[in-house]
Amino acid sequence: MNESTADRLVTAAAKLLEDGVDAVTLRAVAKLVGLSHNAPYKHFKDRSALLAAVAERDFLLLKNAFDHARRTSRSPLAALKTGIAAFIAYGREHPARYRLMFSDPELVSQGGAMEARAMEAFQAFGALVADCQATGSFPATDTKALTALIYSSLHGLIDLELGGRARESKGLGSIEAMSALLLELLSQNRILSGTRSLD
Amino acid sequence: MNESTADRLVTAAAKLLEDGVDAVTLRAVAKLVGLSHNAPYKHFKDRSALLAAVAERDFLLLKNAFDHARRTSRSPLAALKTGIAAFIAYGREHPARYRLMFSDPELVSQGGAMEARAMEAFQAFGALVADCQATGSFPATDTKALTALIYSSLHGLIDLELGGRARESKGLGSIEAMSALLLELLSQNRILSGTRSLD
DNA sequence: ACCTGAACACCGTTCAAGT
DNA sequence: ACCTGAACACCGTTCAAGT
Repeated sequence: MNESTADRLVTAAAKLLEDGVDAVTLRAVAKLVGLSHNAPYKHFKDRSALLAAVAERDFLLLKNAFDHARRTSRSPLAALKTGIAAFIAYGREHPARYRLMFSDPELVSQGGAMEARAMEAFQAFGALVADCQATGSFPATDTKALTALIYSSLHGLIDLELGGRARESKGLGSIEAMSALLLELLSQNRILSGTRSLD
Repeated sequence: MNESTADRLVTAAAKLLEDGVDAVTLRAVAKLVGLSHNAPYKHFKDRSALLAAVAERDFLLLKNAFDHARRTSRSPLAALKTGIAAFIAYGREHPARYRLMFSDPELVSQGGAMEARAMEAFQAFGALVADCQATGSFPATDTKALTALIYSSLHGLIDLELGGRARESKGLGSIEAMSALLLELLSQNRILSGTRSLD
């Protein structure tokens, strides 16, 4: 079973993305696959649709990394930490692809398959969090809310580092230290189980 | 004292940014100011430099919002909450300008004046956090680290909402609820003052 | 169904020239 | 010092045509 032309276009686009999103021109993608400069239009509606397909594939990779961490770790907390490490590593190794998935204005609310994969990745991460709650490592707050807080915070740390806004001078030297701090905060807190109002 | 041509170009670019970063073509900017399509080059090195100037101005606005919150609120915690609310409101009202400041790959590590303003905004936010620590509302951890954690988490929440990745279905419905949850976690935790190792 | 080549409108950037 | 107009290379997208 050979790779379809569409798949090869996505692979080529992902490869070019390593040089930044601007490097992904339809002409360059087509050339890399060995087709004429407008052949991509027979497989994708436009440039955005091709980029969405790359993000879709990457969300699946992320989901798989989370699932793998869950299956192979010896404790829920260890699994979560492995998942977080994979998330961070992904952002560092593929910054443009990471930004495409999470921060690209073109791909906003495109719905479709990419959105579905994005949600599956989020849910796989949520399973890691739920496991930590089940063993009492984390407070028994609403799982979705807790997952969302950790997931967003992690994204913020990664995104600021990618943008160069996280330098030692700002105290943002290590994402790892920051996320560990966050987990520590969560592990030691027991009050969230009850009602949730402060003000 | 009239606005300089450079200032008018920045203002025009900021205005066009409301329609997305792609709407900011040098030709459109020049036209809005009433100049020929390449007049901007006499004031800015290239398109990136003009966008950086917009971000620079916006970081100053953000810093001023933080400073204002600090001066006008009746308690450190109230000041921090006001600052956070301003941060969130800014992201929602000017998504493209927000993304330009924090997540634009073109403006990475450009150094220069924008980087300086970005740090001033971060430091102004840090003053709000430090005040909360001084009154015992927050643990006496390293202020920069604590500031960075809150700042990044907040950014992550805002960025994911702007990207449409924060829907009710994911439990990310309200940035306000999430940031309140984070502050609650911080307020109730006292252990961070001591040594910081978990694993 | 899938691909090609020509063409269009648009853009960032450079350059020679004007005042 | 600041601005203009022409020009270049490049890009997304469309269309008519081929197999």
